[in-house]
Amino acid sequence: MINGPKRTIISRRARPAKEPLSHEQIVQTAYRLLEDEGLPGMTMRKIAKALDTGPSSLYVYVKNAQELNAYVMDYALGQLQLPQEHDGPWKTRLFGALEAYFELLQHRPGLAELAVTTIPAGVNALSLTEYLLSALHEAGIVSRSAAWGADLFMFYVSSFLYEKTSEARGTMPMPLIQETYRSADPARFPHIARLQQEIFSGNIEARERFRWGLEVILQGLLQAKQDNA
Amino acid sequence: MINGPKRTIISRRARPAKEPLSHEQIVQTAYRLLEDEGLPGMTMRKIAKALDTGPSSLYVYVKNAQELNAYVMDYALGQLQLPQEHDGPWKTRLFGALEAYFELLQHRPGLAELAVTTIPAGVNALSLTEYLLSALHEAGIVSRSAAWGADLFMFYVSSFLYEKTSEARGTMPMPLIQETYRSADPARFPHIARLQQEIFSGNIEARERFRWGLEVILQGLLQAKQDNA
DNA sequence: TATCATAACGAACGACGTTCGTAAAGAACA
DNA sequence: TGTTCTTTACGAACGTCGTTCGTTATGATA
Repeated sequence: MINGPKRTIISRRARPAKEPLSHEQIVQTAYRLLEDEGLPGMTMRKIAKALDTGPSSLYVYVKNAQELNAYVMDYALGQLQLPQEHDGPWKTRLFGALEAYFELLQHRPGLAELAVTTIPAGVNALSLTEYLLSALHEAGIVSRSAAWGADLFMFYVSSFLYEKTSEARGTMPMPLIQETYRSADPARFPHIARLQQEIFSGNIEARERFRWGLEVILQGLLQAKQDNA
Repeated sequence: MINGPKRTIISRRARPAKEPLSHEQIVQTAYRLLEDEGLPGMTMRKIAKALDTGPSSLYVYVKNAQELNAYVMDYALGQLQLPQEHDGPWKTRLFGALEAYFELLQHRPGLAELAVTTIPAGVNALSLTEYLLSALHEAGIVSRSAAWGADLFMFYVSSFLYEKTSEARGTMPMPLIQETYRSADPARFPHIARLQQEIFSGNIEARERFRWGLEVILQGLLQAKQDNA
């Protein structure tokens, strides 16, 4: 057919070339978006846009969004500053690690939700687990109790903060829930009526309630140690 | 302007009339879809289709999807068969109620995910809470410990089942996670390497592990009762 | 019979995750 | 140096989602 001068290939791409992407770059960008805009800001499309590319480009390095979530979660755990090993008694280390996790989830909007809905698979998740197991071991909690106990502790942290941040996320109108309990018929729900203040924890700092839960679980674990193997 | 014969108004609606919708009808339909197809089956559009209408029609009775989730969750709690009050010792009633909750979440695909991500606001949630508070009261666990303890128990149930059903939902490829732990460097992660079997709980029934957690939390609560007020 | 608030609903908007076909880039090899 | 082939990049599109808007029907009230 009739050709132009030399058949100069006109690139259909908008930009001529680009430094290549990478797995790590994608995860870091996703995490930064999560920090800045919360979970709604961390979508495949927005990550791609932040990297100045299209969403389909990400699928070379990541199987799907769910998998990326797991990587981001593990990357976030990498930010954890765990207390030095052999630094103070085991309880200080145990609670110190869990409180560090607490603060991490608290200060990154949307990270708590991510923690609840994805199981992080990566070396940083292993590090946290190992750290907890180590402290529990020193406490004399071993084997099954230790393995399940570490899981229970981590569940507790993420669940606690997921609920705590649900108001900030606008997920649930907290006043409406409070109203449901407040208007509960004292005849049908006498205990609820009596425990109003405690349920919504009066003026108590969230940190105190969190700490209370840690104590409860720990005491339970120590108790279970005595009961059976 | 020039008119046709009589300006017969041609309805733009496909159907001439319909029996009206209702809040309850919508919630029930949503719950049925949740039972049949899991959480992905319970979308505004699919609920509307099941009711033979359009999605916008639902917004007369429900503010948004999130609110509908809360109603559906509470409706699901209404299906709970709690042990008779004053039927057996308090521990039997306490664990009986929590295990009934356990089974409810276990048998309805997607309900565990719903339980984790929404705070049910309704009379059925109140009933469950009241029931737990009553049993805890009889155990001598009162006030702050009772209020927070009931919450902790319910968290535990939904978190436990959310993780347990995450494989069935295809959310996380369980073998991949297991592989992460199995291939953990024994030098860096000695405790993890040693506790392989316990972490993935060998051949242990999920029910047994669940029950273990209930015991731990309960023992912790009983212990905390002695320690402070 | 006229008025008016409520309910129903079609259409559309803007987001989402993901897939597909194709173009560019770079490595391997001749 | 020239050719082949695998990997990476990416525009376009598909189907889905929640939600909003404007309009029409409905049924109670005046």
